[in-house]
Amino acid sequence: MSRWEPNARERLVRAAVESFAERGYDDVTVAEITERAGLTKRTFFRHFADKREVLFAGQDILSRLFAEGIAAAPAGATPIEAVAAALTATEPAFGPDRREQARTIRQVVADHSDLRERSLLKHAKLTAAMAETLRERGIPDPAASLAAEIGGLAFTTGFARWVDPANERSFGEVAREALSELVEATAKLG
Amino acid sequence: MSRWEPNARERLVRAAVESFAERGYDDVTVAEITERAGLTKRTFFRHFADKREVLFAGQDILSRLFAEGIAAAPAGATPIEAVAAALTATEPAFGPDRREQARTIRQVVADHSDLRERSLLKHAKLTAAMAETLRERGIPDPAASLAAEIGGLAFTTGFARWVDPANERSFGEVAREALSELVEATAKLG
DNA sequence: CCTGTGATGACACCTGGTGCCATCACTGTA
DNA sequence: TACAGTGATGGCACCAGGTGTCATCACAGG
Repeated sequence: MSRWEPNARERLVRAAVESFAERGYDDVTVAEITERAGLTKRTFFRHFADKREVLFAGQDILSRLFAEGIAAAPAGATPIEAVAAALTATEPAFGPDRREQARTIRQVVADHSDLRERSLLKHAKLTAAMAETLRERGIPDPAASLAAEIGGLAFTTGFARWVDPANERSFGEVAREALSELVEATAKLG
Repeated sequence: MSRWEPNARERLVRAAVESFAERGYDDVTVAEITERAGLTKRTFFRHFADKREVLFAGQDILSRLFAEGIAAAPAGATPIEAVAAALTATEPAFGPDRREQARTIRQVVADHSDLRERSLLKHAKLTAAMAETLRERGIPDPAASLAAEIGGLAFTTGFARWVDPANERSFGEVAREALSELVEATAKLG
């Protein structure tokens, strides 16, 4: 637990997101972020592996929730049902109070190729974790990877809809909707 | 066209791949690569946007082949048939003479997170291009994204099998095989 | 009051990456 | 043959991201 002014990590995230939103990702130096947060450059890199990582602070928790959600699905569930359960399990990470910052971060990331890369890596780790958990449940491999990929697509689509300013529904709701649309589309591919 | 010693770009790629294979990606500086190639650091960054990019030199051509392959598929083809045609269309990029270097690069990339990121970005651009081309063919959107994602999965799986030292078959063959396995798995998801 | 521990500060240093200008090899033209 | 133009390279200064190392500070516990 931190002494001095507490919440160093959160202060860094806030300072970074605000600075990026104001002036763009690469017109903001790490030194400027830490100055705004009342800390030093060295401390920033103790909390985050690199400059990008400050924007993906909550993502790892999400991956864990997702994998746990799949593991906790009833034993007889089909792959898609397990994925739906996982989408529901991540619900707590998407409180209405987080939409504002999520929207800001989403915009910053969309505007910068380096950040899109990092986002894709997180997404890939998420689907890899899903696929692994599905395999542990006994789903053989082409199906496990495929279900994970569809789950990732549902997650991304659901997140985009949830963040939309016109949206009023919860994340779980829009994400499960996206998933069922994808399942329907499955029949029209052949 | 280059003067002086020609093929500066190819020399840089060779020098980089060999150095990375010998000593690992981040124990090799750009200065060392350019020295080995008989050039300077400044010239390296004229040919490649950053240090990673030297390992993904051919990737953009591949994306183009893929998209063109889909566009060139017969008008009545289903999404999956179009994807299969695209996989076939990339065949020329996978000559037997390229397997050796492809295998080396694959290993270097697998060992380094930064490079995995870049690889994922290329992969994402490839599937995005596929999805876009499918939409232009009149496939509506959940299906277009889904088919593109499955195509990407088939591509990745096929590439892994093609590169395998024990493999003797062509890329198109193993990739189409991976695709049909994925289509079969589709039925078992519900 | 003392000592240990964990987080932070301070500083030097390396490397990826860029801007800027000079230089060289070659081409086309007079 | 001479000369100007073009395109690729070299050289150099410079910035910012990222790391290693040690000092320092606040607190806990004895």
